[in-house]
Parts: sequence; structure tokens; C-alpha cells
Amino acid sequence: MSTIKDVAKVAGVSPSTVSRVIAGNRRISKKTRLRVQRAMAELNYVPNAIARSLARSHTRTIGFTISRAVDQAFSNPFFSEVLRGMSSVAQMHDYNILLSISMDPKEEMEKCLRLIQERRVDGLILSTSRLHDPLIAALSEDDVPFVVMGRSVDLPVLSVNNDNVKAGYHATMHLIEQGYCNIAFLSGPKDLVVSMDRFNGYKQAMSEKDLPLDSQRVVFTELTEQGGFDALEQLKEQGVLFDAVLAADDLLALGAFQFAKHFSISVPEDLGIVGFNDTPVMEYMTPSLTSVRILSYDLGAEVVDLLINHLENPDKRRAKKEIVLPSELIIRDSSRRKKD
Amino acid sequence: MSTIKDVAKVAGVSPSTVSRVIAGNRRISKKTRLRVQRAMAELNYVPNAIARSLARSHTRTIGFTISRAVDQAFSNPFFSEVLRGMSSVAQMHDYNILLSISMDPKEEMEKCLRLIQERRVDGLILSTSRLHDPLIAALSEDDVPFVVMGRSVDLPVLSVNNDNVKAGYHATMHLIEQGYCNIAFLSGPKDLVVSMDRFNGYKQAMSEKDLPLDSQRVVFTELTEQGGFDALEQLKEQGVLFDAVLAADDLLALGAFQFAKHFSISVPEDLGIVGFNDTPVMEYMTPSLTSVRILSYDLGAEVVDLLINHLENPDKRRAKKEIVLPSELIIRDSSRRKKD
DNA sequence: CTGTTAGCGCTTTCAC
DNA sequence: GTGAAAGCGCTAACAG
Repeated sequence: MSTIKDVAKVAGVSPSTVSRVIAGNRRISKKTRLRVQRAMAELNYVPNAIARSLARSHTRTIGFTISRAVDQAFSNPFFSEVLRGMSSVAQMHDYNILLSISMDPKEEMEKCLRLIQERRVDGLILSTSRLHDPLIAALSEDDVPFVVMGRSVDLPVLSVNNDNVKAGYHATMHLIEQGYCNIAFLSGPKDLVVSMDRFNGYKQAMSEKDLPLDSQRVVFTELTEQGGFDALEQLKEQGVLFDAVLAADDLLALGAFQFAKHFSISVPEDLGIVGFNDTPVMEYMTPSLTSVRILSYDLGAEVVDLLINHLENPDKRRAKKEIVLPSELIIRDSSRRKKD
Repeated sequence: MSTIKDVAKVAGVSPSTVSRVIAGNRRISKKTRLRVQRAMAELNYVPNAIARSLARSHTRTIGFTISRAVDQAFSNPFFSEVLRGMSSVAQMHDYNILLSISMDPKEEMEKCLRLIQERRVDGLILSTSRLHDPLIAALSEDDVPFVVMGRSVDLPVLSVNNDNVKAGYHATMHLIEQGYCNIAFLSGPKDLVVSMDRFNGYKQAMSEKDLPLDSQRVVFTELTEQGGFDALEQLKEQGVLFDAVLAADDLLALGAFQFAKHFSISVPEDLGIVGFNDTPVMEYMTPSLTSVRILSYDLGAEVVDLLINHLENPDKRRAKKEIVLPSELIIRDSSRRKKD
């Protein structure tokens, strides 16, 4: 593996000159530039990114963190798409992505802080935001460059999010229009911003249509199929009536499907179901699942675009920015009671 | 951000002494060790990983590469699980994971070589292996530490794989035992090792049961639901008969489901379907999908374990090793013709 | 046990 | 336009 010195020697110039042509420095004679480039080619020279990072004190890599317990969602294709989007624009800007998966928020915090303190990454992307998120607080405090996928309610931060409340609103409206009126809301943990946003959309639609907002029909549970099933079963046992469920995640919707199957309730006639994320396979269930489609790829793309922009323009760093991406309700059989 | 010199100054020792206590060097007096540790704590010191990497010439990060066009599979939860497994053991050994997603094999090769040449990673993990894989050839040639998820047919390399041929064999046997005899084999690209291995398992079972191996019933197509559908539709148009489909991927099996639905063929009565990967939701389809369960998490865990082991034991580097993980056929309704 | 001295490979003033 | 020299923060002989 040849170094910059080797190249310099072969080209008959000093290392600094080589460094300059690598950096694309303007004021360097065409002649020497050519000689240096020839030498680099000849030696098959590739600059050592680590040495470079040390000298320039940045790494051109960004950390992506997700904590699993919360994001059961990780097991769904949503994240793969996000990663693709991230990777694609990272590559355009010649950045790398370091992955950090944690089992819980505490571990996540430690790992993130460590990545930053060890200077392994220039900035971070957070995949989940909580209501009073300690990680966000810590990163803000320390002036770490980061952007959150989702949004922060407490602090002004860079973020890119989907229009969750609007989506929740439309999904609920759709159910109401289909003639459902006892709509249950099934959601993941209450402390996730995304849960609350979708919930707020739901509430908005309900009250707009003068439907009662019975807190008994609202349940925050674990983000799994089982969690969804159990929650609905419990409602049933408590004698709470509902003719539709808006699930804040497809996994939960799956639980609703199981619930319906188990108790021989027919979907969509006696139970309408709408999910979130539009997980690919859901299209092929019988009945097919109505779900809110998220632009996962774009979410990933935007989030790194924003971060890199922030990293490379230290000047306008104070301009906090929130990008909101549209989503789309994909109406399928699980909620189509009226034949049009 | 404080450096090792700052710590040295505060502790009243030389930088090398500090370096030694960081490294956990044995021969250092308890007294100075304590003083240094106190100083580190006081200054909130965290060693700069980049400087460290430069000095020691390794980074403690490993690159994971996947090329998307081939691995449509990426959009399924399989990879999320693999990532979790990888992440988990990487963390145990204090390694980081750099993600590299490419659109095609050519790009993948370039990115991998670059990561290595730039010395950003100590080693690589490949997620897909082809029959005559140029990437594997290049990495072997250059003596790059790497392990493949899957296996290499040409070159002796470190790898961890599932027992694909055994799995293909059992899945086929199962279909035969259920009374199907015209079993079609539906697979992804022919140049993937995984496709051929599963195919070989299929062939083995067919010949063992003296069933004709009609090449018309074997089709290699794109690894998508649509690919599966189209392939079967074409068979039908060509008048090729089949009463079961062994799909080398759940996505393909999904295509088979669609095919059955579209032509009103009843599953499993008139068409048995078996998939590969046991994608979580498949359990909830109607009928539920029989599928080969892969130990994705373990696959990820083993693969980085092997790589790290290799990286840290340069002595026994020549001992090429192939780890094979068991898989399990999860029998569900899509292939259960006989009621037991 | 601990300090001194060279680097690791590249960038970046500061001269000329 | 180009080179010399210092330095990024840490490690690793080599002494003592």
C-alpha cells in the first residue's frame, strides 16, 4: 500500500504538492498535476481516509442509530427502505454510514455519545423520537450535529418527518365515511412522538364528525402483532364495543386481523381495519389491508441530505429546519364496507 | 475535547503512561494508574478513535455490503434480523459496522475495494455470493479479510451459510409426501449460489422419489412477487402442468399465491406452495404459508464472529472455515393437503 | 515501572 | 507554483 510520500517520490515533487492535487487545488501547474496523477495511477495510490480524517478532523461518516425494543418496526421493511434512501444520498456526497443498533434507549444514548466522543462520526441520525427525549436533549446540549427522523416536541432540532397527524386524520375520516363509528385507536408506546401525532389526527377527525372520543377505545400497547391481538381481546372482555380499528402500525393491524379471525368477526363487514406503513405484503392478505403509505426511501434520503447540508454549512447552523413528507392512504379491502 | 496530553499533564505523567493505562497495560503501578484514571474522569476524556486507528493501523470497524438489485430480499425482514445479529456480536467485541448498499454488483465491487483501500474498515462481510463471483476473486487475490454470507463454490473462503440443499430437499420431500408430484421449482437468478443449492436439494428429492425432473417446470426469474406470478402464468400458457410450487423465496411464493387467486386455483388442494425465509407475516396469510425458516439473527451473529476471529488471530489465517446453520421447515396450510 | 523519541499518513501554514 | 516544517492524537520501541 503506497503512501503520499511514495507518490511524491515517483513524481519528483513534495508530499504537499501531491496533497494539493488530491484536494484539487487550483494553483498548481498543469504539468506537475499531470505528473502527479500519472504517479498516483502507476502506484495505484488511494489516500488513507483515516490519516486524512485525523489531519482534517472530520470523518465523512455519519452514524445512524436505532433502538430495537421501541422500534419493533425495525423488523419491518420500512427500515430497509430508509437505509436505501440514506445510503443513496450519502454516496452522492461521498459519505459513509455507520450503523448503531441498540436494545434500549439507555444503551442507545451511550453508543451515540461514544461515537461522537471518539470522533468516529461527524454527525448522527436518530430514528425514533420520544416525548421528552434524553438523547435529543444531550445531543443538543453538546452541540452535536444531528437530525431526527420524526420530530422533537421539546427542542428545536433538524428533523424530517411524515405528516402523521394529517395521515391519522385522513385514515380516521375514511373509516367514518365507510360508515364505521366506534373506531378504536391502537397504538405503540405513548411516549413516542409518532404515536401521539397519529393519535391527534384520529382525535381531530372524531371530534370534527361529532363522534364521541371514548378513552376506553384508545389503547397504547407493545408494537407487535401479539400486542395488537391482546389489546383488542381485552377490549372485548371489558365489553367495549368497536366496529373499526385504526392501528398506528401494520404489525398492530395484523393483530387486529388475528383477533377478527379468532372470534370469527368478518372484515370489513363487522370490523374495519386500517394500518400504518403499507408494508408490502399487506397487499396480499385476505382481505387486503388498507394502510397509510409512508415514503420511507425519501425519508431516508431527506434525512441524510439535511444532515450533510448542516455539516458542510457551519454558517447557517442555527437555522433549525423541519421537513415534512406527505403520506398516502392506500385503500384496500379491509376497510371498504361500501361497494362503490 | 481533551487529548491524551491534557490527561498526562493533569496526572503529572507522560502521554505514554496514559496510553498504557488506556490499553490496560499490566506493569504500571496501582498508584499512577489511579491518578491517571482520576485525571481522565476529571477531564471527561475519551480517546480519539481516529488517531488510534492511524497509530495502530486498524479501525475496529467492519464493512457490510449488499447489492440491492440481486437482493430484492433486502426489502424483507431477513436483513434486519441479520443486521441485529451482526450488530450484537460486533458490539460485544467493540467493533463498529459500516454499511454499504449498492445498486449492482459492479458498484458493489468498487465500493468494497474502496473501503479497504482507504483503510476505513478492517474487513468485509459479503451478503450474496454468485457462482463465479468477481468480488470474491478480487478480495481473495488482494488478501483482504472477509467472510461471505452464503458460500463460495470456486474459492476456499470463510463463510457462514444455511443448509440450503438440505432445506430444498426437505421442502420437496414434504410436498411429495403430501401427494403432490408435479412440483415446479421457482427461483431467483441462476448465478446465485443460494438458488443453485436450493435447486440441488429439490433435484435430489425428486430423483430419490423417482419423479421426473422436467426442466420445463424449473424457472429462474427475478426475485419479486411479480416475477413469481409471471413465471407461473407463462408455464400455464405453455401448457406445463404443476400441482405444487417450491419457491426459493417468500416473495416468489407470494407470486404463486397471486397466481392461484387470479386463476381461482385453490391452495393447498390444487396447488401446494412452499416458500423460503419464513417472513413473519406469511404466517398470517390465508392460507398461511409453509416456509423454510432461516436463522437470520444467528447468521448475522456467526458471520461477524468469524470475521473478528479471523482479524484477531492472524496466525491461523489460512484455516478456511465454512459454518453451516440448520434451517427448519415450518409447515402451515399452503402445503397441507392431507389432514392428519 | 515510566519517560523519550519516532512515527502512523495526510494537511496546512508559512516562506520563497 | 512549490517545498519545508509542524501538527492532528495516539502508539510503540527503546532506554533506563
